[in-house]
Amino acid sequence: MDKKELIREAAIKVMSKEGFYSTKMQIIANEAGVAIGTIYLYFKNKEDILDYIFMIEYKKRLNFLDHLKESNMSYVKKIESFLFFHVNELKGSPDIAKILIQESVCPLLHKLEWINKTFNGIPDAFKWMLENAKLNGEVRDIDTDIIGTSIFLSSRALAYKLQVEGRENEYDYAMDQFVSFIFNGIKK
Amino acid sequence: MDKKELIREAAIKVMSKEGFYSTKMQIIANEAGVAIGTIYLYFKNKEDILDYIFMIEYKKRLNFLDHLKESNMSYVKKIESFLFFHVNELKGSPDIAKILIQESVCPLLHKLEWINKTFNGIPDAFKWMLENAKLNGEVRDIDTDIIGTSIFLSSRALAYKLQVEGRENEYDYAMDQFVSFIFNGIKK
Amino acid sequence: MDKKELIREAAIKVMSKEGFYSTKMQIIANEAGVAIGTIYLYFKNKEDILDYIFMIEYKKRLNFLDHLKESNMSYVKKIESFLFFHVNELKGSPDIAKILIQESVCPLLHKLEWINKTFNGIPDAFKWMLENAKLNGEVRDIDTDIIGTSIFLSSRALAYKLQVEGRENEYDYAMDQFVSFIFNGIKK
Amino acid sequence: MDKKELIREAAIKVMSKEGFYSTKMQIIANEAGVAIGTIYLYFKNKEDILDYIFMIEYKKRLNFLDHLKESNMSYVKKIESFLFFHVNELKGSPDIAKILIQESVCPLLHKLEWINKTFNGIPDAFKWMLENAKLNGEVRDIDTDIIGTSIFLSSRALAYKLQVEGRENEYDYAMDQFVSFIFNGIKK
DNA sequence: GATGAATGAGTGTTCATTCAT
DNA sequence: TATGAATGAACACTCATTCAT
Repeated sequence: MDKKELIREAAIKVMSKEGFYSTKMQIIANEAGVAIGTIYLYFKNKEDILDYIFMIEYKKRLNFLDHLKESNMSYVKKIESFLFFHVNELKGSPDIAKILIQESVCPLLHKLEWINKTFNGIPDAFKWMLENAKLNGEVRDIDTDIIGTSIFLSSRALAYKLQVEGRENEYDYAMDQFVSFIFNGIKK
Repeated sequence: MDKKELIREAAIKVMSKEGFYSTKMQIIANEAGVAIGTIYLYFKNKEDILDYIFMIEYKKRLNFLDHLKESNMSYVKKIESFLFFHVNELKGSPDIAKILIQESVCPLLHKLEWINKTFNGIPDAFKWMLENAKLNGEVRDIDTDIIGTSIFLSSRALAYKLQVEGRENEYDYAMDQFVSFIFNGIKK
Repeated sequence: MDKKELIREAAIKVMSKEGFYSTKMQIIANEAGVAIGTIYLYFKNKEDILDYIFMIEYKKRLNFLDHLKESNMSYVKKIESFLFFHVNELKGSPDIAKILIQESVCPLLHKLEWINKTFNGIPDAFKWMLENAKLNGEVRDIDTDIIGTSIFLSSRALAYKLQVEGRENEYDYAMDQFVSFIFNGIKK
Repeated sequence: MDKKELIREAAIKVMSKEGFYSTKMQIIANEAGVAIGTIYLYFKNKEDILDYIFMIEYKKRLNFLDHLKESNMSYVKKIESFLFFHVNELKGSPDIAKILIQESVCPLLHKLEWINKTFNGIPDAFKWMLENAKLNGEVRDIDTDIIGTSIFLSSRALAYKLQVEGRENEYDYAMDQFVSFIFNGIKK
């Protein structure tokens, strides 16, 4: 198997449990079954691994958004669709979910390219969809920036909380509650 | 001035900028204008400082909630009132806001007493108010646990984002947007 | 009660248990029921306390030796008498016994005045008594320096071992065994 | 050369001069010509180095004892033989001799595995040989525990004193005096 | 590419000692 | 005298990163 992918998966496993700062390169190497030196063949340093994890996830969302843009469903439907996709991803990869949320708030990690892009790009996507929904008269007159950000952050945070509390089996139910809460919040 | 308070304020300043793990005790000491050793007269260790910061904030909210409980406004009004209090506190102490959000998601810091209490207690308060609002027929039939948590997390996250992006002047406007978004989401 | 004596006794208690280097001034102060600053009114520093403990013990032996010198018992009897006195002292103050032995072998403490005097003076006393015993024909032709030192060291070490192993009740019996072993070793 | 051995030898050199507690890891590293971190590849911590030093020495004696057990010399001869071996080792490695004696009496170091074994195992060996010598009628009726311990402790202490006083050249003579003193003490 | 022994800068914490009250 | 809050030098230990093999 691809060594870089092997290391990425090991890092996800370890960082989700320990957090970025408490994660030791040696443990990642052990988990990946490679020597510590090998990691440095594929990553510049520890931060680079984390950033790579964010990049993969960000590109997945971007990809999905590209498909959405081409589709001709209503914008409210697009938002719902993206929200489901986003949260389903988090649900399917709980370790990644924890990392995305844990590390995106550490000041010194904000300078990392893809963490930064994630923190801005996804809210922007929501904003863009809300903006269009508003123009189309699908939702009431809201500040799309504020509300877009709120949706993004609370969806992640909710996924995180379910994760941390070991309530994965409530995911689907919680998601329904959450989506209906959101749409009640923005509907006309 | 009280040394413990001096150190707490210095720690808030430094930790909000650097994050817990990157914060050096020496810098806190410098900022507080005391010797390194003095810190250890008032705090067991670095984690203890952080936990103390959380304790102070948590108790403020608890205090406010106690007053709310005794008042006889509607539960929806109580939620709004608490939300305003909570976010206004964050607005008034932006550095604390950053810390509250940054450090509450680090796995290893979850074992700390007051971080833990904050992460459970505030959502519980929302849940309790929502539960009563539901019983009173003030809001529609929602899952108070999920929605209570969502409100807590998104309010914090929103405050954090405004903070990080230096948009403090938009606070009041964003707050109105946010509150109306929330109440649309839960109203009958 | 005399503060200096209070501190000395507290120090004996603590140092015997923890050893000199692991003993904290604060613990001594607590044990003595005085403030930490008070210790420094009576002692220059931590080493000074230890040295004072050694001084008191050394002077006791010196005193006894002065009495012995004036008596007119045989030198073998004097040795026996001093050995009994020495070991009985150790037996009566087991904490002091531990300190005398523990700390007399630490290189950096050898520079201390009374530790040094103890380590030289007592063997010299044995040497002097053995020398005279030899001249009087009471013992065989031995090297009084080597044997005097051996007697001193082994008597202390034996007392220490009994102490450490909690065999205080065997003291008298062990002492008899030891003395008879010694005298068999030097007798004609 | 083997790094672990290099570090062991450096530690012996430094600890014999400074004592365990005053020995700095940095100095050991300098002396060994390795980096600080390298020490921790081979030893868990500072105590572990000391314990390893004791282990090596203890195993040497154990080895010699195994050979002795198989030989068919008299038990008195065995005791003499072991005593010579033991003291000759100390003579040949004066720094180790100092450490063995200095650190074996520190309370907090007694918990270390091999220090503990040394402090019990060697006296036990003497005891065992004396016991057999007594049964064989080679020595008079003594308490083998007490006398065995006395012999062990005084032999070490004597070696130590000669060492500290820089009288290495008197070793052989002192040894003869000491052995004859011992055997006079236990002979029939 | 792959390894892992070696590195050493960096940091939390301790604790003997001081000194203003 | 007596106090104990304040000090800050000192040190064990960690761990990301390197590089010779």
